[in-house]
Amino acid sequence: MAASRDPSSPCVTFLKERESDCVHCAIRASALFAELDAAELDQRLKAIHNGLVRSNTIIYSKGDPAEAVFTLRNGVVKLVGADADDAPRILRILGRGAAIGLESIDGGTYAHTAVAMRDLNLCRIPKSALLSLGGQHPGLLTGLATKWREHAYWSERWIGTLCTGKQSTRVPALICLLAEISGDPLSAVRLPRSSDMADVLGCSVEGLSRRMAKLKRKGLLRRVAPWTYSCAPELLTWGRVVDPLGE
Amino acid sequence: MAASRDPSSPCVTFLKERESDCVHCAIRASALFAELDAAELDQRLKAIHNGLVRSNTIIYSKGDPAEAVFTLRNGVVKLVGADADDAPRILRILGRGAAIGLESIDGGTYAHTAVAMRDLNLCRIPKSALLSLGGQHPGLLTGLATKWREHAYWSERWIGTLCTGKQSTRVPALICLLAEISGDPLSAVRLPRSSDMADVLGCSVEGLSRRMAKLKRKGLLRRVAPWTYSCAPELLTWGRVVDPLGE
DNA sequence: CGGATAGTTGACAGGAGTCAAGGTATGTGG
DNA sequence: CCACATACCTTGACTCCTGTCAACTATCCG
Repeated sequence: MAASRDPSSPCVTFLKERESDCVHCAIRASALFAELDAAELDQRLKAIHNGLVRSNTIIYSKGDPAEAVFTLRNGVVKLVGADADDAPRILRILGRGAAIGLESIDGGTYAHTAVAMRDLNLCRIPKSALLSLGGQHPGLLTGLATKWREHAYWSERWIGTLCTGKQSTRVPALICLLAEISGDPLSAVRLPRSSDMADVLGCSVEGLSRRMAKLKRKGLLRRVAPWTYSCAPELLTWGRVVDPLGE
Repeated sequence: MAASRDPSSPCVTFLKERESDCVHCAIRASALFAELDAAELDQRLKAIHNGLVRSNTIIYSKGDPAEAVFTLRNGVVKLVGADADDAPRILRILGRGAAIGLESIDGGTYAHTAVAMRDLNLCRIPKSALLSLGGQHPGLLTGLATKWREHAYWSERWIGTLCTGKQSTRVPALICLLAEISGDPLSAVRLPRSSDMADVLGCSVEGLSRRMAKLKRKGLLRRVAPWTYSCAPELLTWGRVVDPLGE
């Protein structure tokens, strides 16, 4: 659970760090620089570095000075805040193409702790690069606006489906949401450790475990590999979650 | 609870409608057009109208074509979505200076239902005006970005303090949040009807009523006028909600 | 003065947290 | 390859929180 980070470094250390190749990036269409053309990118983005990060690594911690925004090329990241009792609370889960730390960039410090939930491939965009580009390129702002809109969409789905109702409806909703975020097919959804799922739902691990057990017993969820589950399509009808446990 | 709106109109009808005077608007600094100078405003914003709206009026409904964004000059508005069981769920509460419907403006239809919680004074900015201005004024986009950031901030506080834990901590947190949004002093917070508060917290009205009763019994909440309560400052230490009911 | 809507309170039942014990994985070192 | 340590997950028993149902009261209007 405890993640490792070199405390002497102002920022997470990448494994296999290298300069980014934004022009040929597979996720460019969905990333921040979608609006900039190839020539612009090639010329300006020397400051952006790309690298790998191991599962459980803290990318940044709440309160750290916000020096950079990260773009997630691959993997899944959790943003952790605290609830009223200082218990950890996962506020968002981000998948491929997400911008991480955007909400902090002009606040000075990061508003949450970002932790890798799998091995990741991400790009670090220094604050300075982002600001100087932003001043000159309205197109970048459009990209930012898109990110904010996505953010709003997810927050509301989060509140509407993950924070209300009985556990027996929220757990399946979470599984489906995770499948969607990570891009996994329903036949092989990779689930995080249960304490993470509990921190998303704001429930106890035991409670979560019981619902999962029941889903398995009913044949709606089947373990196909470590951390990987195949879930029945009836598990939820999208948009409107029915209670598959009949509780 | 059911609010009235003229179904034949494509949009909410204002009482006392008139052209807006954005240049002299008291909340301009916090509104969308903060970045535009007075001359620009005066010249371009003929399309923006200002008007009053009665408490309980539906400003727009989920699924309506998104023709306009509204800026709230005064009052409080709730955005209502539905949870997994189709029960109403209040996703956000907006106060003075807020932009309403922003998240829908390029989605075609509104993503929530917006309802006046008090008598309001608001401005209607047609989609077309917003888009044409946006194309020419990067500064407007900065204003938009600010709105999105505020949105993110509130969503996360919402999830962190209103969706987790026992009712006895969440109810006081809600009261304080409402005071902050509406700008009321703690000595005279105007609270909405209890079904609204219950829809924010995702709990039953009865449950809410019990917590309120206990707060009153403990002298932490005192009714000073209809809908208006004075709450003790110990009721919550900001940022970190302690359980004032000791439950 | 009714009639409607909103809020309150009690009794009860079911959901969910907590504590404690045992089980299963995953990884390390011999 | 096995033994062991550690973390993670599961299950049961118990208690407390919270929703539901129902009756009652308060408030607001015309």
